[in-house]
Amino acid sequence: MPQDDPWKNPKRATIHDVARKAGVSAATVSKVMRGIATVKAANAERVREAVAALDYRIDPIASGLRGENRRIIGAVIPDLESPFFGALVTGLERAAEEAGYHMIVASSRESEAREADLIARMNDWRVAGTVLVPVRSERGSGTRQLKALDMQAVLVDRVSADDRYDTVTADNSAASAAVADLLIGAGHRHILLHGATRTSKAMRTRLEGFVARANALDPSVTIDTQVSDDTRDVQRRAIKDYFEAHAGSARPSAVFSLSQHSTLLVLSELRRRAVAIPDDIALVGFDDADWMQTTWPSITAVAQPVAVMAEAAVAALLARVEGEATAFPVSRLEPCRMILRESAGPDYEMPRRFRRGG
Amino acid sequence: MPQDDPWKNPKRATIHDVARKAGVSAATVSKVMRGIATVKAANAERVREAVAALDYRIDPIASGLRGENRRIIGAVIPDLESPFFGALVTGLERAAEEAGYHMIVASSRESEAREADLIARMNDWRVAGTVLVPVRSERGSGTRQLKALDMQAVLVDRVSADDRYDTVTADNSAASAAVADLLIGAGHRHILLHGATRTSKAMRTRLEGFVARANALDPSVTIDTQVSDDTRDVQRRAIKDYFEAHAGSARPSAVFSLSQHSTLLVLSELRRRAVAIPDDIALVGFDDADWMQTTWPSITAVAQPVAVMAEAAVAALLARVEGEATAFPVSRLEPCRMILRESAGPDYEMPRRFRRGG
DNA sequence: CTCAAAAAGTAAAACGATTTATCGCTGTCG
DNA sequence: CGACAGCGATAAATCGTTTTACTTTTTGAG
Repeated sequence: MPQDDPWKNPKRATIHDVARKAGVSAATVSKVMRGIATVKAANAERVREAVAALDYRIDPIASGLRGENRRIIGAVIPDLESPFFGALVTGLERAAEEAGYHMIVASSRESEAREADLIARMNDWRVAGTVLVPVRSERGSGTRQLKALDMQAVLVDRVSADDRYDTVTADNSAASAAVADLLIGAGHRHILLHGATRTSKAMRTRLEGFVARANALDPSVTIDTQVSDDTRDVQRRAIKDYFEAHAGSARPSAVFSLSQHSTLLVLSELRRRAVAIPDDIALVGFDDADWMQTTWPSITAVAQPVAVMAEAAVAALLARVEGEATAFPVSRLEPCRMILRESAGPDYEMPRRFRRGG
Repeated sequence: MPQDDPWKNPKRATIHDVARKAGVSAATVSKVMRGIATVKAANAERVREAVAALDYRIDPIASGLRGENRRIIGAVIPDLESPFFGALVTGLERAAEEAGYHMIVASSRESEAREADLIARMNDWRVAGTVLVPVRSERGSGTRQLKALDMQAVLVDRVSADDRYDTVTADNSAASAAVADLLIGAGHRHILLHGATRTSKAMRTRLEGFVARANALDPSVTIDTQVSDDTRDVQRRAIKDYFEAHAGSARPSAVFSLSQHSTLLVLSELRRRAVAIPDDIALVGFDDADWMQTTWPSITAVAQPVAVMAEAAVAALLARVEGEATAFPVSRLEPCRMILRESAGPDYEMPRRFRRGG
């Protein structure tokens, strides 16, 4: 072990080194670093020179021990592989950075136990606030824990409203109702709803939003639902079984898939069975993705306003952190867009608010 | 501001509280917490009871200030929206956790300036080691900075080899050569290479690997390359222009797209022009994605062994961190798989090692 | 039973910043 | 002329843990 020096790294300058070099006290250096004004210009300049000469950086660990100032916000996300959360995290990071905060991200990997651990650790590290995308919903253990620790937080996606924290969600219910408008309006009376995660609040809201509107439009409509939390292979088999059991005239004329993942599973199975889309079955998916415009047919999907949600979440959190928040929590419900493409069938007369995309 | 108590959170127990309650000294509590054996069983038990009763957790900030122990590893990733890096991060997190470390993730968003900032911050937080996916290559500023700060690190993807750090990369060159085998073997003699990021080492390696093998197989082959770092819209336009300029017999008979993003762009343009795949043009993409099996035709792609890479990276890093590492850096080159689907044309006789997927 | 060595325990000194309490100085006002 | 306010600066206290250097207790051999 040649390089294994037991001494510290290329010795890092401390605030006292800077103070000595600038001929002032450590307290003065601290003031300069933190931008406090009560320092003579000449001294401030010498401090800055010393800082530059020594490559000094505040040690955030030492600083965090005494100081109350925390300019970090934490994000606890259920899944970093999903494009939706990937985009969300990117948006959060950008917004946080613009406000002068840094963000640390960790993934609960859809486990409440891991979520609990991460929240505790965020608290350990004295984050100013936490963006939580709960594994389940706002009534899960994560929210209770945040409250017990008296942490500042904002709840995003998979939530509706909370009595303490602000929430930011896509308007899943309205978007699903719009899908119902589209499909029922096009004459579909037998529709399959396919969802990949039962536990998440967002999925339930999408399902309920669709069913409520569809029944309101035509109570005679038949809605099959296939929702499970099984592994990918089991789900694949379940879809296969479903279409085998519902062949011929028993086959639904439309499918509404409740997540990007679901859309992929359904699409894959329909392709295998050589079912023509949209002639034999129309398909609408929740959650848009780049690739959906390149499939054949391209896929009509509900696009969530992920950038807006990220920005709103950080804004709400920082408003609380910086103390200018209203007393009562506010729940933001961001509207989705529906991107009409080929898989939903020929163009019907659509409300103007829906943009034609793809 | 009703709840705005200037006092600290629900007062957190300190090590001294625990010591008092257990009737021992703080040093003893510290030993118990750190699993050091020289504590009488009876005392250890009373300490553990006190810890449980008071909900005590080690304060990592205070602990980090004095102690040398760091059980955190940092990851600096260029882009969290890409499915490849999403999967990589998930794999890294899992591997780190299994080894008893925690991971903090941040995104350089393809900017060397942000990368520099993040590396400096990782050092500030005294991480045990850093997993760096460089913005450019192993010769970028990030690697120099890591060395200057004398940090432990492992370089992943977009690198070849380094004189100090271990590296882990997919074998881009071999995989691209296999694509050349496939396309040249199928008789294609005019091929377009499309790549979306010129600066990244991985892209260059893919390009060079393909060109070298193709020329070796048949020096008369024509290879057009379209590689740029422009925005999505500009690239889209560039592809359009290319195919307009290369219509009729000037049109290539195959496209090799160097990234998932590229594949999407090319596919989209070919669809718009109603070019038949694979009859008019064969398409092979680097980097597999779930959706590629659902397009029509499904897309032949090179799949990177992302889980293996993640595991290898963490293993290499921790070997160094924990001091059992060899003196010389080792560069791992993980083999890719080619997933044959419809877009490459009818099945040729393929080497056995290529799995048929889809 | 004695005594040295090993084990267990502890008070106090770090760690590197921020914050507090105080101090000297300059000018102003009564 | 003395007191006082205000500004800048600083020494020292502080944050919660780990580590050091020591003291006390236990153990085991003779």
